[in-house]
Amino acid sequence: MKYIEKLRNSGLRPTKQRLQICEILFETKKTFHFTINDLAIKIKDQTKNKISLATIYNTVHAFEKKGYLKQIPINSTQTYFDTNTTEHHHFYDLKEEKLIDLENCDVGPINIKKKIDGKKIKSVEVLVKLGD
Amino acid sequence: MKYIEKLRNSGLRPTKQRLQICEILFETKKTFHFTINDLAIKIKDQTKNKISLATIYNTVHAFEKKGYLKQIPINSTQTYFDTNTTEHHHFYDLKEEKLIDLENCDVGPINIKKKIDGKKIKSVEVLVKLGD
DNA sequence: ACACCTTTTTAGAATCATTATAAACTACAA
DNA sequence: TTGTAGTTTATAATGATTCTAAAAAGGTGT
Repeated sequence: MKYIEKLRNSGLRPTKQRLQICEILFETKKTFHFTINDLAIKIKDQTKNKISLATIYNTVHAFEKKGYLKQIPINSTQTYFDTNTTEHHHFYDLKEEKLIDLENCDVGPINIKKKIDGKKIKSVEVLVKLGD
Repeated sequence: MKYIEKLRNSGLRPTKQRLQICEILFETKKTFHFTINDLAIKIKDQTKNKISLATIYNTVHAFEKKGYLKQIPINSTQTYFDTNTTEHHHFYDLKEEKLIDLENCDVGPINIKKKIDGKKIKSVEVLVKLGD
């Protein structure tokens, strides 16, 4: 199983639950956005055994910390995650409350001129809000 | 009182509480970021009468809807607001959980090439996350 | 000033995503 | 197989935000 290595290389034990969540999140090349709730429903549908909500939270956060997932900065009641961890940006449709990917080539290069001493830039994320 | 007009023009009754909150938010030219909790503390310190937390929430949301405040898109336990409603960007210090303004000139022009039919771009916001 | 109606304020309860807890379980190395 | 550190789990706790419904205040017409 390819995910066993992936997890081991990050210092995460390849447990049954983590492997199952990997299957759901990374089985397809097509990346997607999800909330914990979305994922919980998918897990319920696609796995026979139950995975506790606490484990889903733990796993998603562990994966995020290891760089397998990215949090998408939106103010929403639920937190959105993205399986696309490459640097890219988002449209947010205000009316439909839906995220749309912006490929990197859809946005010109972003040049941050200001520097803060002792701090490194971890990410640069553009959110383009859309209205009618 | 200048805020009475401001509120009336937006269809908001100029109540004592709203005027007091206006004083705190807009009295100074220097804009700033705050959470509801920040604001509640400021109100407690700077006004003699108590303003209920529910009123603070109501007022901030009313002001946001009328365009006096902007919500800053960060995933955080608390929602951040900005008294600077012009288009500009932010650093977010992950360790200190603090926002820092990026003047418009600190960020090169952002060119969004993709278009969505029937949708207009309402805002373009860059969030630069900082780590150590 | 008064009456009337609508909007606003308020304290407290309710909601709901997320995190903490602590006990049971599991991977894995010795 | 045994020990131990890392995981999972159900459940409780937390905490920001929203809801509720009753009291107070703004605004208008008399």
